Amino acid sequence: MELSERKMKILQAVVRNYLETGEPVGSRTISKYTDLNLSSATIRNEMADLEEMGYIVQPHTSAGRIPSDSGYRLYVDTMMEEKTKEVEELKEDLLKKEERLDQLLKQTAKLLATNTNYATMISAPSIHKNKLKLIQLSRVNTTQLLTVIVVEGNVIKNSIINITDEITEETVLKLNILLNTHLNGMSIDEINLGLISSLKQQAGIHSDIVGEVIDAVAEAIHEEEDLEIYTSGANNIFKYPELADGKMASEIVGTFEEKQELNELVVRTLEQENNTGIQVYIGDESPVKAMKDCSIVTATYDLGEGMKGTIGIIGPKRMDYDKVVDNLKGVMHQLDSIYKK
Amino acid sequence: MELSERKMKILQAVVRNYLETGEPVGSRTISKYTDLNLSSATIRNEMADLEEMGYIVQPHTSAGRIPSDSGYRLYVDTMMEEKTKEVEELKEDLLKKEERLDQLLKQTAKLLATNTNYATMISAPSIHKNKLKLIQLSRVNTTQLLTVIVVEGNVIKNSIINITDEITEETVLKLNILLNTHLNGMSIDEINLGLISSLKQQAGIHSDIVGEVIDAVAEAIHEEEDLEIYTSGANNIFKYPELADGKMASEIVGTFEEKQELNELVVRTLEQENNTGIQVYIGDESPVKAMKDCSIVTATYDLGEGMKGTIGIIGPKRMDYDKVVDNLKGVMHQLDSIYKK
DNA sequence: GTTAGCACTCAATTTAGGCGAGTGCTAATA
DNA sequence: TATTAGCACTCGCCTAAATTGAGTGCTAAC
Repeated sequence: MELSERKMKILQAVVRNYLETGEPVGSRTISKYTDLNLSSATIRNEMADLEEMGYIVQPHTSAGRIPSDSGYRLYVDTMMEEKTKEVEELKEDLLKKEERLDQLLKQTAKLLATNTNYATMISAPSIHKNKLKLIQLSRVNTTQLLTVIVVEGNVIKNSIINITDEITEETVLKLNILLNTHLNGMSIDEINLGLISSLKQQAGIHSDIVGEVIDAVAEAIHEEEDLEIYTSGANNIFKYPELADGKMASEIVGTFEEKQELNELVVRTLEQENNTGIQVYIGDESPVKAMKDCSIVTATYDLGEGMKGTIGIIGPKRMDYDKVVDNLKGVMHQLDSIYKK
Repeated sequence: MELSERKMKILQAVVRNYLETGEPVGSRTISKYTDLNLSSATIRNEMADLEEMGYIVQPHTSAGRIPSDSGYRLYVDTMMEEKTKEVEELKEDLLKKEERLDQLLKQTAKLLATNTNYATMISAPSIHKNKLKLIQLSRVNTTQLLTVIVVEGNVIKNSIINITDEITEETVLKLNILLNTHLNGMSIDEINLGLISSLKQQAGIHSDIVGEVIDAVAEAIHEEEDLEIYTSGANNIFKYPELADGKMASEIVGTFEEKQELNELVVRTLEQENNTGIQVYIGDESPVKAMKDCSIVTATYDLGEGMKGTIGIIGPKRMDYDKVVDNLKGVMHQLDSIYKK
């Protein structure tokens, strides 16, 4: 059976109505809701077809229909095609330039959560291909060194490393010069084994320290990649009864607190990137198992220089996809204008 | 009316039983539960007295009794007196020395949450009276300086400050020496206006930069004090039906995510410190309004040098106070042994 | 002072009936 | 042939009434 224009319109009507009310929608409602001028009986016939095709389901006999996962999927896909709507500017004052990227992202997550009434997450950009702006060693005491690494976008990472042999202030100065002259301005991918051994050689008897520093750099980057995820509005899920009850709410809240699993979402989103930068996961499609009864809309932002990160909005399947997509586009636009010089 | 030995025993039985079951407990249950060998009728008489005295309440006529807030209070207080139980060692491997304090605290919060099945929070120590180990300025580019502040316990804070006039590498070096020679080893309280103006004077034309740096220090400290709170196990509340439903769960989860309000708890706990270091807030006594139907047990840990912080465990009123107190004491003991040299 | 016995209370659970939204099918209509 | 009106039927939901049972307070006996 093929999907006629009319069936498509009816499907859209079912989805839209269900998004608003959260209740199953019946044929009579549709017959008035659309401009098709068809009686409820006709609609019923069409709906029976749509059900057979798997786009809508009945929670029980003699109830209205609700969209199935593939119904949502079809709706979202066609909607995204039709929509080249203008990007709506978000309030500038909330997104004014922050010196610290992490603060900015935290704030953005919060803004999105308040705006949309869904739960949000933002991953800090992976800094893989990003340029090192500054590496700085400082002597804390005779056996401890502080390493500070600053990369493009003022992302700052620091760690304390313990050293076995005592070290003088002068040596630290020398090492700083050595490291900075060779590493500043380099992308992190470029710091390869050859470079490292060359550095170690130049450091002479302090080669072990260079090794430790490089390890610390690697670790700092690793930590960044793994887990730097900001979340907000987890408690928004309580606004949607279908997500608010016991077990499910507990799992969602747990996932948001733990953050570990959200990383899966970031990874998947970055690798499957499509042309618009916006992706939708519906129900079982979700990479995060705790959210198999949710929909997730993700966007990839790109601050240039390979700094890419993921924004995710998590809500019920009947989320307001239009609004969410608008918001995401707005935020992406803002981020661009802030960081692209 | 006075509180006889027997009444006390009955009250304890009511509380203990209610802690386990979460259901109102009746006279017949008590009559078997205790070793008093009294009939249910006698228990009923005593319970009537206890109710009159305000220690227990009936949710409705012809239901069993549950402890009132002051019933819990009495129970907790007497329990704390009787208990000089040996501090139980927590698994060492989980609490092995971490170089970074924040990592350690995060891990501890998680450990406590898993152990107790309640929600937990830990505030990073206020560094008010803490000694500065290192202050470090680095030139990121011609108009940006990176400030790194390291205090006792390897708590690291950094911020980027923008400067108007260009600055050379040499000047930065001079400023570093100036700041470090005067500020290292000082407690943060000691950095007062007199010292600041003296520093500014010595900095000559770069006095404005010193001002900015000091501001950054102040801001970093402020941020630390305000908001550095680690939480874990918020979703544990779903294990207790009386907290799991809609509105209340939403508020609790929201508070845990926002963290702002938890600060109130930290402040109150630190200022009301008692001899054991452990405090219990029951119901309305809670400084955090979202948790007025919970109980909160807090402990103050002290890493020496004025580094004090708060650990809080949040659960239903019928929480297992014994277990919680044990766990808290264990953690405090561990923290002590790790940081007291 | 303690206990057995009994009438009473009241939340919680079960049961039954009515309502109404919505369906599928059939026959009539354009 | 596509559309529509009409009708019997289904079934979740709501309400009210009936039932159950845990627990109480009181009284009288021990």
